[in-house]
Amino acid sequence: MENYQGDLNDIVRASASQQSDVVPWQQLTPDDRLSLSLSTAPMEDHGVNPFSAMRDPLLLHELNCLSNSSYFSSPNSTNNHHMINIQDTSSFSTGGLDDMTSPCNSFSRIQISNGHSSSPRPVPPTPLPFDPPVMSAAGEAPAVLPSNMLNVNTSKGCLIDNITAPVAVQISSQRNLSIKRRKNQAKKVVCIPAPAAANSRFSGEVVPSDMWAWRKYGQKPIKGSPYPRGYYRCSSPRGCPARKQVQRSRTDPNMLVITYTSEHNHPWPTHRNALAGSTRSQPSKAKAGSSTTGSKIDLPSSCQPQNTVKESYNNDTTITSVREEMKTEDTENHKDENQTYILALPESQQQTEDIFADLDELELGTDPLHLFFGGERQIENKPIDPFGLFDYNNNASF
DNA sequence: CGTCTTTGACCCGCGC
DNA sequence: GCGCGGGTCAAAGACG
Repeated sequence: MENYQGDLNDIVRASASQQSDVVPWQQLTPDDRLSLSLSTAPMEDHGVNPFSAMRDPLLLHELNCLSNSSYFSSPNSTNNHHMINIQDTSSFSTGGLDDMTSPCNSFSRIQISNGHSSSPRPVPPTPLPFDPPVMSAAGEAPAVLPSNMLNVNTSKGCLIDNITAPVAVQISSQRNLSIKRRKNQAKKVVCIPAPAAANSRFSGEVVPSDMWAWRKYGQKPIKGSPYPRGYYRCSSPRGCPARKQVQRSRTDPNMLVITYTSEHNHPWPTHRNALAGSTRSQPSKAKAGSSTTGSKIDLPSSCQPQNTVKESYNNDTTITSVREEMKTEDTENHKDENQTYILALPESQQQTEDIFADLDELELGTDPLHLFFGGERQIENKPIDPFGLFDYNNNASF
């Protein structure tokens, strides 16, 4: 379980790009590449790691690892799209998770793609629906991180509400209800570059922060995959139904596939009252051959943490590719919605902390991403840009 | 003491 | 109906 709630690096600069679908970079024409990567050009010209200005040694270390593992390959690399894609698609099956490696190969940008967008020029990410939690009619929790970060069209929330609204059927147990309900629940699938083991607890996974406090409640080996899947639930004491599953892509172990299920029913952030047990550096037991524990993740030695695992890891380069799985027939309605956002990172962790401190003072009682991407608060039709990083005029970054 | 992870067992859906 | 695989439960122990 991650121990770095509140990281801001998941949230970064957002501006828009205009492609309607996330397409493998290699398939783009040179003109397409030029138009899609305006902001990456300077970086490529400089030929430097875009995160080199960051001061967090752990992050830098991790980025180095990513670089070593081709995520930050040279500008000449054919895989070098310098983008991180977060895509919201309708028809996406869990079985296809491992096919998501293509758009996630190397990044110096985080790109959120979410459906529609064919605008001829970059537009601000107006308004990303980082809306306050609203309980659905069925009592389902509102989408918070995944939905708020990713859903652009509000109809998606309606869809979620619709498909999660359980018919009042007598079910033998609450567990059955829970399971059956979850079967019909929308899922958000996030593909991210697997951070180095800086915060690993030897459980195999280093799960980047997504602002929420998660508690691991299970781990299972997945058939056909050498990597186990971890099961997390929101550690909120209020019975938050939010769940997430974390596993490595079997085709690209450098990628983590995180599947969000259900939604939080409380405002962000979930306050973690205690860190007890959350920072243990060794497994509590040395049992071998457990039926539920799969193989441990062995990272390259060059990526092994230089700090102890008790160091909290606060600068995550996280979101790369997201797809929303809607386990419903209604998915066709959203197929052509595709909106892309390019995110960048705050310059330092200090900035991150300061900003979150400010956010606390604002007492929005909702997802602070709301602020970063504007939400409904806009000034002159531009989302608030707490970092001063948005550049809506030229789409340039850094 | 509260909260966490670990992990074996259990439950359930689904395919054959 | 049976077996498999995935998801969850819950006890035990660790940690701050």
